[in-house]
Order: sequence, then structure tokens, then C-alpha cells
Amino acid sequence: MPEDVRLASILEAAACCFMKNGYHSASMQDVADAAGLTKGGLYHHFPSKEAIRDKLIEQFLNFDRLGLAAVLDWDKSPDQKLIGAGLMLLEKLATKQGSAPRFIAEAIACSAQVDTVKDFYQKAENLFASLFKAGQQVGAFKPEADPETLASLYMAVLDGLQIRQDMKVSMEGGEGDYSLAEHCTKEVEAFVASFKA
Amino acid sequence: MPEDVRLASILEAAACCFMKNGYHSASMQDVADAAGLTKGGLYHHFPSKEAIRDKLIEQFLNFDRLGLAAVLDWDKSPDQKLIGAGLMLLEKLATKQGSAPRFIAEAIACSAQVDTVKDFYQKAENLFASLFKAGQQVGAFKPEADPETLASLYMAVLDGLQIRQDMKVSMEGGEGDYSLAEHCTKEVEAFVASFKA
DNA sequence: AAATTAATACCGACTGGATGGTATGTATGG
DNA sequence: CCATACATACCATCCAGTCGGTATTAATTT
Repeated sequence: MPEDVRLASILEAAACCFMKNGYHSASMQDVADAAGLTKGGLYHHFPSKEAIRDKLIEQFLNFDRLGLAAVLDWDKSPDQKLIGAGLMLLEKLATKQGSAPRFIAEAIACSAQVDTVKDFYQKAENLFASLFKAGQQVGAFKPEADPETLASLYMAVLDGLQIRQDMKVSMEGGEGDYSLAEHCTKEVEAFVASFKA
Repeated sequence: MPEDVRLASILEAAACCFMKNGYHSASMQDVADAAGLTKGGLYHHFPSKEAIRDKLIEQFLNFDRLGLAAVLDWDKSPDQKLIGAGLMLLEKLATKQGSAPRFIAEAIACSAQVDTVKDFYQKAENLFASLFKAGQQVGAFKPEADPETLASLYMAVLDGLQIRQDMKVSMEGGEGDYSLAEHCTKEVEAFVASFKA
């Protein structure tokens, strides 16, 4: 198997393990099993468990990979951009195994990749703030609310929706495949719609 | 030290340890140290680590203790009740050590106290839905939005705000005491205000 | 009231198993 | 032939939980 494919498959396996019950409760053996290697083989590709986690975060919170960089160029109204970007984030940051915010929160509690995380949230909030502002300028949104506050709130909404879906799945026991975005469309649309003028 | 005081101090210490870096990364030794006992002494009061966690969740997600049962009797308008109840939850469910949603999410991923958690969220959502509906009926809120969706959304907002504050504190390194409710007042108020007619 | 027993609360040493990580061997493809 | 990509076996450490013992307090007996 080519190196890059191996790396990708290990990262995917690790993501699956870490997201399931948390970073600390997943062992390197678990990751190795999931990736179809032995533990020794795993250590040929990554020097430590932390290294895998860090790489995973870096890959997860990539503004471009998530498609957020392109949102401003979409041929849509600001409110549609907001909804679309939000749903896109939900689609890509939450899986059947668990949600990114939970994993990120656990990870940065032991000080990994703090700058990556900060950077990502900063960029995302800036994007949302600019969209809210644009919406206000064309008169589609109420002018009285502060765009920065709305952006911060929207990020909280997205994180919250992921976490809550996460918990629901944990409790129900995974009922196969599902799409978080599909599940939360109503909520996201209601949120954005509430600011319309 | 009397039994009940001991129990409370152990639970407080455990909460502190579990919330800091997660349930799985906190050892019984950590908890014992924080509580001022040895590990052996700790096991005199609780049969297992899981038992401590379960008790903690039960205590955390107590609808009455959180003051939510009384919200309906407050002498305020529905939107003020919503804001007040939300801030109250933030005040009591997030500490300098970490946030409840993260702890809960991690805990139920290994199937503890599922019913307690389900029950709590169900009750809270019902409360919020009834407040949104009441607000609509007196004409204070826009009539077109679905109260259940708004309630679900509001819960997501509150969870999201806690998690995000949690992450911020992890990243900044705790800058002493602070109040989550104070920090998030703007966001909560903006959220509720957005539904006003 | 003194002596004895019983129970509680706790300590500290220990165990068995798991875990992150390493060292060494081996096969395979270029 | 040799570097890469694994596997196997192993190590040191940590951790949840156990156990025997002790100090202290309460209850019971004498």
C-alpha cells in the first residue's frame, strides 16, 4: 500500500476510534486494529499517539478542505450562504462516530494544536460576521443586532447541534447511517430566518 | 468529618478532576488527592469510578436543583423567562474547570445514566417550547416559527456556548474566576431577541 | 464507670491487567 | 542488495480495584 494511502487510512481509523469514546479511552491497539496493522507497524508511521491526534486536528480544521473559503464566492444571498455554510460544516465535522467539537475540546484540554483551533474558529467567525453584515447592508437582516455577536452565536449553535446529535446517537445506539446536516436543517434555517428583517 | 459532608467533598473533587481533562484521563488517585483521602479511603465511600461519575451526573442534571422547575412561576414575560433560565443553566452547568455538556457527552458514550440525561433534556426542551409558545400567544414572538424547533435550537445554543467557553478557557489558560453567564449574556439575549415580533 | 466489643473511616501496600512506547526480526519490492 | 514496511516480543509504567491492618468512635456489657 502506498505511503499516502496508508497515512490516510490510519488517520481515518484513528478518527473513528477517537470520536467514539474520546481520545483518552482509545488505545493505540484499537487504532492499529481499526487500521489493519499491528501496534508496531503503526509506530512506523507516527511517532506517538499525540502526533496522530495533532495531525487529525490539523486535517479536520482546515478552512479550505471544509469548503469555507469558497463561501463568499457562492452565487447566493447572505442568508442562504449562512445556511449553506452552516450545514456544510455540520456535514463534514460530525460523523456517526461522534462530533468534532467534543474531540477538539478534549484534545485542546491537553494543549495540542491550540493555534490551529484558535485560527479556525477565528476565521469561521469572521466569515459569518461578514455574512451577517452583508445581509444587514442589503436590508435582508435586522440592522440592530451586532454581527460579531451573531457570528459567535452561530458558531455556538453549530457546535451545540453537533454535540447534541452526538449525545442522541450515543444514547439511542447508532441507527446506521444518517446525515447531521439533514437532521438539523430545520434548526439552522430557523436560526438564520430569525434575523430576517 | 460527617458522612454527607465527606460525600459532597468527594463529589466536588471528582467533578473538578473529571471536568478538567475528561473522565477517562482522571485517575482515582487524582480524585483521592483532590478530596484529601487515599485511594483506599475513597473506595470506602464509592464502589467504583463509574459510581462516582453516575452520582455526579445525577446530581448535575437535577431539574429542581438547577432551578428550572420554578421558571414558569417567575413574574416575568416569556422572553425574559427564556433569557433568565438560559443564563441560569450556564451559570450552574459550567465552571472554571470545564463544561457539563462535554462531561455528559463523554460519560454517556460509555452508557451511564442514559435515562437521567434523556429525561433532563426532554424536560428542559419542553419548558423552553412552552415558553416560546406562550410568547407567541401573547404576540411577543413571531408566530411562524415552530416552538419545538426553537426549543431544540435553544438547547443547542446553550450547550454550544458552554463548550465554546470551555475551549476558550482551555486555550487561554484559566484567567481566574469568571462567570459563563456574564460572558454569554450578549449571545443569549441576541438569540431570544431575534424571535421577537 | 470501666472494660469489652463492634463498627466506621481510613491508610498503605499490593495485584493483575492494560497501555504507550521500543527493540529486533523479517519479508517484500525496487 | 538494501531500504521501506511491516510483525513479534518485550518493557516500564500506570491504573482500577483489593486487602489486611489501624485509629477512632459508638454501643454493649460488666
